[in-house]
Amino acid sequence: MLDPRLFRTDLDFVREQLDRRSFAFDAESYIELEARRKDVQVKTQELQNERNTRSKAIGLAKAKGEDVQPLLNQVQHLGDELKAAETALAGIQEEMEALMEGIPNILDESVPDGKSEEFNLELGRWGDVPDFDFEPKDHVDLGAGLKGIDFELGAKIASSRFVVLNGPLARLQRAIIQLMLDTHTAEHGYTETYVPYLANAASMRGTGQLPKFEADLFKANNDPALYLIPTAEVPVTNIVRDEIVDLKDLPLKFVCHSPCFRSEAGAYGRDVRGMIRQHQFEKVELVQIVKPEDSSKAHEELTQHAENILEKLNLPYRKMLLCAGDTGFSSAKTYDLEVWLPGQGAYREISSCSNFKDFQARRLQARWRNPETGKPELVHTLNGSGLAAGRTLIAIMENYQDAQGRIRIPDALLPYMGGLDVIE
RNA sequence: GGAGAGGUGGCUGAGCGGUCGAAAGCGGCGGUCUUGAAAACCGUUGAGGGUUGAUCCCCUCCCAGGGUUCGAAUCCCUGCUUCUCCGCCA
Repeated sequence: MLDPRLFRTDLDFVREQLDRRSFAFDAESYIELEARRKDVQVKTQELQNERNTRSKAIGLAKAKGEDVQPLLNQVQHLGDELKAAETALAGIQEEMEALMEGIPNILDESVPDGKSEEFNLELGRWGDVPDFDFEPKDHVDLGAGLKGIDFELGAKIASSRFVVLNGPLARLQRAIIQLMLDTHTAEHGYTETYVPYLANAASMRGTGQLPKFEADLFKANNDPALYLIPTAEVPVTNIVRDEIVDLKDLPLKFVCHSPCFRSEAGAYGRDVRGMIRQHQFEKVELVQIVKPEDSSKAHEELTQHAENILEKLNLPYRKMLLCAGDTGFSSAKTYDLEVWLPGQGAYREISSCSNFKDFQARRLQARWRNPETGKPELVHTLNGSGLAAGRTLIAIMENYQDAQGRIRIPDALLPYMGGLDVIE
């Protein structure tokens, strides 16, 4: 959520910024609603003041043993009038909240213009794209040949977009997760966390999945509503919801492995082949809670932490700066890391690292106490995949394959594979 | 699942219809003392919002949502949640 004060003090700036995202902001409705809010709020508070003053007078009179009946008569009609005003105000505030919650974050200055992903900016490439002297297979064919990936079984047990991994490939995915957790905790200073895989509506609201993106979630329970987490970002970032974090504890750096569940509504027909887009996948997530002044630097570092995993695995990738139109709702700035997939002959997203600045923190009421002002102020939140484990598995299979359809285990993963160095 | 006891400011914890946004302690901040620090002592210190040029002032908040009342942290209902005991269980 954006700062409501910004809307009152510099509406033109807001309008200009939202325009970069091609977000249709209805300024007229906002102005009208804000005017009503002000009017009704002032009136309500005046009535409340009158009630308080008069009630206090009654208490005082009673204490002195005076007859309070005349005073009681004076307040008779106040109740109904006040209740009506309070109800009206609550309605307007709800309307305002709904309006504000539907507005995306303001983009960082460095984010390039552009309406869609073709306008994303490539910042650099790392690693050598493998040059095979045979026709490389994609992970689907490789997996079938190794009897380690079974999509039909996934569909039988659950539905399409689910998969069953078997034997060494299942272990390889676990090894990938282990390497990531070990690297981020031992080398990058993150604290490993284990969190619930279901989250309530307040948590989903805090990180911005609700109210706008409910269709992308799996709902696991009504009353209370519980949703399967689409990413560990949700439970982990909500650690600081409604908290005032001690300055000495900042930055908070969490790493968390979890399964992720996404309904993929609106993705019909896209990436239907293989493990690229599943309803359930494993991911290691990095989350940082930092002082506002530190978030840009933290964003660069966090992205580098994800890159380090790709480099340890010797997987060729490129780093993209997402353009205005491709940057997510809550994010001010996002880097995507795209890994080379020989089976597709293309770079595909394997990590997305975002700086949300105070956008999530405002909804979360996640704050720190600024010693300079003595006041609680909003923190900045960031997160990034470090990395998506399922897609890492695919990338390793496709980049480390040989002509016989075997998969060599990357050196960095050997300690986790129990002596296995080739999957065949 | 059954029984009981709680949920109050950054933290601990008192208040249990009316000058209570809330005692006390801890912590934080400022000061006295000190070469400096500690200790001691004194002072100060909740959050959000409205209005304002800025102060003043006003409103809301004692888990959440309803209700009773002129007036609710305090009484009533519902829900959530924590702890203890019993049962069940990976």
